[in-house]
Amino acid sequence: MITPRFDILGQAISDASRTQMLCELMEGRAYTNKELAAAAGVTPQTASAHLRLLQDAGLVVAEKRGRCVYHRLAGAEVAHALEQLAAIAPADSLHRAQQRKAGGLAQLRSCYDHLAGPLAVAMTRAFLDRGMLVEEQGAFRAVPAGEWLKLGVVLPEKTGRQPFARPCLDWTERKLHVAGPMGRQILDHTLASGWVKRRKHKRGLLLSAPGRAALEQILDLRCGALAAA
Amino acid sequence: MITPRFDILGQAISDASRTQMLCELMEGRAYTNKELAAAAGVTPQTASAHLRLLQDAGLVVAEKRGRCVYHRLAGAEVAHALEQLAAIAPADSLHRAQQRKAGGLAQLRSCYDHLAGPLAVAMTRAFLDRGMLVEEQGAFRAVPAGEWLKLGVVLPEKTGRQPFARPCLDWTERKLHVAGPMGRQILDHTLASGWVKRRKHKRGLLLSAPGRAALEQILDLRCGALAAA
DNA sequence: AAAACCCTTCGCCGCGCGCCGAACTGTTCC
DNA sequence: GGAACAGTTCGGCGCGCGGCGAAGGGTTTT
Repeated sequence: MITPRFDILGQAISDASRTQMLCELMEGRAYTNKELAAAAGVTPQTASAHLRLLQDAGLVVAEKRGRCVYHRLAGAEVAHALEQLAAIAPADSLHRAQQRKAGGLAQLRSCYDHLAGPLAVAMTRAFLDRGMLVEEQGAFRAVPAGEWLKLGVVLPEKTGRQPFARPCLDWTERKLHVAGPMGRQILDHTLASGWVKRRKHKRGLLLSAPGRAALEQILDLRCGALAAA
Repeated sequence: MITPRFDILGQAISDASRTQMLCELMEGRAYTNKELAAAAGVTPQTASAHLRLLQDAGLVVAEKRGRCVYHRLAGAEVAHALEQLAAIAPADSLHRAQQRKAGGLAQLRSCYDHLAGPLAVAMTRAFLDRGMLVEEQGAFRAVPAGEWLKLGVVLPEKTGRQPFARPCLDWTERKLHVAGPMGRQILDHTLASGWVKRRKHKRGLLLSAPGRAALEQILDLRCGALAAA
């Protein structure tokens, strides 16, 4: 009987503590055991067991540096598959509502290797509205435009086998934003140019004043309300 | 803290019996409780509990007809998400080997709503080799050709938002074959024209003599060895 | 060297859940 | 009506696993 080892993966993500950790890791950064333990609300030794399991399932990789062990998602495919799962996850409106009420997730955050959150959705909306991006065949096709250069995006000469700009469904918004190589380039550029900064001890990203100005100048995107963080 | 309800889905697919059932349902057909119980190797009352859980998770829908209850996957998104999961599932070579040894899965079978298995992979290979299909941007683009009509495929006039021919990673082969609307059209046509037939009490599909002849004539596909079933 | 810190391993507890046998409801067929 | 069958509910058993406290390597700091 054919049975892809769903059960191993399912086992890995069937526990609330582990899902919490995975969500944390979806930020794309590497986290220590202790950090993930705190995120899941369990003791370090329990987190250690969970992480070993996630590692065995191939979802997470660990790297030892000094006395700390840094855990990271095993790859973009893992992040992508988890996104797919989130897309069919039952809508938990109550859960989502209370999360908003509690200040919730930042307006801007990283989703593995690209920008996510309401602001990322708004940016993608702007790309589509301005004709810089076209959605077809379930993928995004980038249209050459001067704006891309200003955003630090270098378009490939020819379309490759892998999608350059992949649509990614936002968890909280249930709307599309840009993932894939293009998403990575945008994140890299906005970080490098100081448009967005990583927050110290909180999740999410922060849009700086220059960043706000740049988005308004390049995309005519008014994000005054969004940047109130 | 943001946490898409991975845990509900994970819970649903974390059990071997349930994964077995889901794999059965990936055929695309509807199955009764008893059939799924047999497939998973458990008693009907146990299967009943599992199916209720899968239903609550939104993965499966049930339809009562007479004294039987027919269970089906909740939709194409579910099938797609499961495929994605299978793509990152740890390779279980031992498992796969023993499955081949045991006669394994048919050379041809249905994967939710399209053809799958080695023969489907070979067909896709032929499409690509003959230039009828081009892989780009992570999607398949169909090139107008007379062969398509002979296969019962009607190409859309303009590219839509959803991919017409979506690549689907085969569980057993780990190679691509055609899913999406095109895949559905191909499956429908091959069934309607009697090229392939559903087996009575066994899983998988059977390639008929006319079907073999048609594939050889249209695609120059020699599938003598493949059809030995 | 000692202290502080991060992580892991071990042992134990308790809940949860998968499983089945038995009994019950509802439908179909004779 | 009665028999046969599909499915579900209930009760009880037993394993598995998530959780923590305690103890044991390893690394960094003082």
